[in-house]
Amino acid sequence: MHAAKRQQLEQSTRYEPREVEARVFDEWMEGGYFHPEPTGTPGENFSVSIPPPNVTGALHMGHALNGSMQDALVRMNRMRGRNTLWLLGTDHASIAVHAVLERELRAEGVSRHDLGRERFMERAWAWKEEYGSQIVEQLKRLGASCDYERERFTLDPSYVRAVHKVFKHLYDKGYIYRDNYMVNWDPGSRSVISDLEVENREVTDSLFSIDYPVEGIDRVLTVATVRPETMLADTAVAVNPADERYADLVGKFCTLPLVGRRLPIIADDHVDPEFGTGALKITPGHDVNDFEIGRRHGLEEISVIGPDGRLNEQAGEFEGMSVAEARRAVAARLREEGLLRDEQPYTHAVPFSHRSGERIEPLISLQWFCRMDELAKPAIEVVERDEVRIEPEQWKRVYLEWMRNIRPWCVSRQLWWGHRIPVWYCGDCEETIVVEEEPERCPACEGTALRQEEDVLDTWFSSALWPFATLGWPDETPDLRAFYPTSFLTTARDILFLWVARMVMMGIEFTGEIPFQDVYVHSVIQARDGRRMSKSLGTGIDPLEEIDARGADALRFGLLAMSSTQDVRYSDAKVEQGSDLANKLWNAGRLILLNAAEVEPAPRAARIEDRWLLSRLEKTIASVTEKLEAFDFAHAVQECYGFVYGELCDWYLEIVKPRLYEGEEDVSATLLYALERVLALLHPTMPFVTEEIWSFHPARDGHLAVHAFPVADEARFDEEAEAEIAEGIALTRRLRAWRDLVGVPAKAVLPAVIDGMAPAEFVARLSRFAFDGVGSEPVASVGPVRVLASAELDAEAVGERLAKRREELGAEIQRAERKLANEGFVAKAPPIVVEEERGKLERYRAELAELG
RNA sequence: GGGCGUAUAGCUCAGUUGGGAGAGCGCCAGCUCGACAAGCUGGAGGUCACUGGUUCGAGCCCAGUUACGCCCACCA
Repeated sequence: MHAAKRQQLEQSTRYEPREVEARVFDEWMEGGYFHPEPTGTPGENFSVSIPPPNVTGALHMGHALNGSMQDALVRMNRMRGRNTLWLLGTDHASIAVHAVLERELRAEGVSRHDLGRERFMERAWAWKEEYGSQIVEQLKRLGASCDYERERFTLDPSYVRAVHKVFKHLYDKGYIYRDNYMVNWDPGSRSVISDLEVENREVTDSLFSIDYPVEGIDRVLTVATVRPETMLADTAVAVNPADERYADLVGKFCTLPLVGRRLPIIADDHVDPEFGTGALKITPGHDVNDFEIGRRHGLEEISVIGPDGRLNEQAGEFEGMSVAEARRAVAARLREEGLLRDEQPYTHAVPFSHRSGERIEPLISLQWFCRMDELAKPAIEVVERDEVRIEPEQWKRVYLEWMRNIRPWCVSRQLWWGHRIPVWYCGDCEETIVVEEEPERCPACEGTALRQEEDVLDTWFSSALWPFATLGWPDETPDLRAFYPTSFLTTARDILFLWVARMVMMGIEFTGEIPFQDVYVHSVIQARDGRRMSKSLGTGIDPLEEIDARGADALRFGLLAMSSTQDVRYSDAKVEQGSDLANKLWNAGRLILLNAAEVEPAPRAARIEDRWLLSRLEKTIASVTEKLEAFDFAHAVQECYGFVYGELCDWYLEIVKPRLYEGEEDVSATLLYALERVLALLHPTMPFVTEEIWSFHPARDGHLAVHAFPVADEARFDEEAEAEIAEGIALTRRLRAWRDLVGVPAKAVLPAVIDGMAPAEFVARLSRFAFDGVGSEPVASVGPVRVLASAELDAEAVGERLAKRREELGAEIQRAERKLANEGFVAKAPPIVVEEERGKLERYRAELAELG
């Protein structure tokens, strides 16, 4: 090591992530390690497509967790020598961008419609160029080893081609169609949204009971509704066909109050005779159920609420009111007329827009839909056959359940930022033209009066193509040939349907192959108090702040350690554990690198503790590797922690320090070897600190990022050495505990003798005993050790300790005797278990006898 | 309405096929031991939500109860 480097290492008694991370990341980028050439086959290669974050997004804990998981597996496979691509990109996030920009516009006092489509789009692109890539920069802070030279965006020109081709294909197959249908209208974004973007919330409304007079006779039908304003669009009243109370009224008419419309009284099974009066007002234009009933009975569909969430010209005196205003006004008018029979508080589930947070207005609208049943079939089969493995298992069932009941997907959105639907309408012959590229003339009539569809596609329509569209599809590109299908996908469960399921369907339909082999559904990190982490609640924790405070490795370790199959609260302690581990590694590295003799790293098993360390190391490598491959990140990183702290540092380094300081070559070689393997093993989860320590290692011949990942060497597994050292460790612990209990000064070296075989050399040193028998009478026994009287020992304390131990042993003996006296246990338990119990009893008895 | 999940130490969480309850943090006590005070050593702390059952033996299996969380769903 150069003198300057040596001095740097000597002086840095703490690991400083801030100083290291930016520099190390630049080195990786300069090395070009994250940018693979498109060679090899998907089977040989390893590839992952990042779940594309929204361009509106900033890195949040979900990204940080997901990124830590992906990077761990990506780095591990890259180190294994596989040609590895982690494809990076962002999603155009139609609605989210609209929300951001329209807020800006509102502040300027204009709407997007004032601005016009073209200028709005210019503005959106400018916004995207300025802010859209901030999250990419933030991923670098995390250490994500994405291919930053292959960044994709879901509105790239090549991506647009892919979307058009897919749309046309699905249209030609008859899956995509245009229809007037009941949709979820989001007054907030002024667009339709899909079922999956609707969330139901419990709301307490009033349940109004309204009298509808029956025509021609002196009776009323009392209907119950939480939405009296929609009565203006009623076109029938329905009762259950089996309901005898109303059997004579079916076929008659009643008069719609305030409006005067004649409403047929119809019978339909949907009506629950138990609910309210058993009579249901039917509003096909503004209620999903009523829409279905209306279509069954051929009822007129009237709309009184417009896309702006206000009542329209059909609403008469209520025109122009908001829905809430109209509700109050209609109720007031009914009260005046004496038709409002009752009003009760009523709690029920109400749909809200997941995007804008506003209450969904169900209304009938002309939209583009895609039927999914045929696409779902093969996507169900590949999951049933585990060609696509969804883990943990429960999510496989959730996926299948949803897919088996899949419904048409409303794919059009009344927005501008997005993929404009590739449909043109001919103004001359009214033909609908669906083509991949803008036509100049109508293919039917040669007319040129072509008008493109105004709507754009649901953002998730393009996201569904992500794994292959990013690799150049529909062209047969080298990237596609080398990296598709991808290896795995990690995701939070909230986009299992929105995104994952659709990628499987589209992947199979358009490439004939599954898009990925494994889907790992990870847990959600909640806020410290157990609430959801969310910007709007103010409960979010900023990963960048955590990285600033404790380092990227610490955050990565912490998140992986926290993650599990169930949701978990954010734990500062786990992140701290990560920074502790980074610091521990750094200092263990310093100890080894500054003191080892100049030798080639090699697993020299010169002494039994060396055999022990190598055995433990190789077993740890085997176990951690297995866990990483099984997506069990939490146990993998905690096992690394346990090995580094519990075995390497607490014991091995302490045991071999004298040999190391003497410059012994065997231990130097072994330590350098072990350090190299530990650094490589930990690099996928803690890339920065490991790379930094590696830069001081004498065997370094390049970056750790592309160093070989260790393969467990089973020939080093050594049960004999493990047993012997474990015994020495256990004895050391007992001696230390005994010293502490009887209050021996920490520095005092106690005289003692050993019965039987001498324990390992380190026991005396690390427990500060002198087993040389120089001293007077034995005063206490600790296992095989007879402690001799000395000035440092307090006779009374020793006596108390002995009494306590006798008591403990007595209890243990009783427990064991009781168990062995149980005939059932002796007869039915496996013999080995019974034998173990007998062995324990013997040992306890022996120790008690020894104590006298 | 249907489905899924979770209740274990003060806190956050582990606990493989049923065989003496674990980790990290926190707490208490003691340590400037030639890497690390972001350190080292030792310790205290648990009726495994509740009730029943199966078993020689249950945190783990079965039935039920309670509480909390999530997903799906067209009862006004």
